Amino acid sequence: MPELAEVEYYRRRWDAAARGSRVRCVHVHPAAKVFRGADVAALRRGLTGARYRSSAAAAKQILVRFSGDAWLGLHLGMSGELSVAAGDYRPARHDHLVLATGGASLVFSDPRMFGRVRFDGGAGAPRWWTDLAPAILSDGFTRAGLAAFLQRRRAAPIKAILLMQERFPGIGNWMADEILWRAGLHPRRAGGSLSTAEQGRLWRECRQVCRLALARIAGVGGSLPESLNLRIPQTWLFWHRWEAGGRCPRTGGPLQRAEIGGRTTCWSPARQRLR
DNA sequence: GTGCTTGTTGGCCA
DNA sequence: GTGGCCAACAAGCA
Repeated sequence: MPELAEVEYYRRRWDAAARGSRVRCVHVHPAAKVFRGADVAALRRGLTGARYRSSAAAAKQILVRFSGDAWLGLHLGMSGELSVAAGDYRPARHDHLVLATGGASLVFSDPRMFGRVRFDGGAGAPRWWTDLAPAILSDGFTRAGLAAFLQRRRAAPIKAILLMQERFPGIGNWMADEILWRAGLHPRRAGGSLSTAEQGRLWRECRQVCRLALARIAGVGGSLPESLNLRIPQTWLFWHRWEAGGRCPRTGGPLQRAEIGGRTTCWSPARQRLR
């Protein structure tokens, strides 16, 4: 599930429970694929006894800074989740990393294991983090940069382009569909075929969907499903894109679905035309 | 059993 | 070298 706003939601969950506390015990399933490429022994050494200082989310990544120059990186993949459990929590089958602080346990679980856990030591944030593309809500996400990227990817369908993290960090399948639906752009339009006005709409809706998603999904307490139900209005495509026989919340007309860019894509033919 | 799934990566080919 | 496409990864759910 996790895209930009859900990732931020999970980060806040851990942060509220553990910021400032000391890790007393580190539990890992070292064989789990989520640790691919990570030095699990160093992770265990670096986090045991370290204090949880701060955390940040960018794109679909989370970085937690611990005392002693220890940096924990998390990617939730397709089915990853961060939760907070009791201090004496016993890890379940898909819990690959559990940090017990005494008062609480921080749990990273991921059944499908497309997610990833990284560990780095050093005075500054690791390279993989500092190399992330500028956030869509930052000044670094410019119309000119967007136009240049669309030109470079001129032959690819716009839906596939929006999923490219090198330019659209944090956008996933549902956000991409939401953006294109609001901008009135057919997902199969080639990147190079957009007029200046259409590029402008795309740029604005990228920012708007990120802003709204962060405010409505990440910015509330309670469980994630509750947040979605309470905070995402029925006027979004979000609620209608998976329903069989779903209808466009703006036109009332039928929605269409097809695989584009390797992902199931939903659009409203009445407001998103190919040409 | 079948056929999906809100993500990423590497390999193949033009 | 660059860009586009697709299978693979693994588990759960309807």
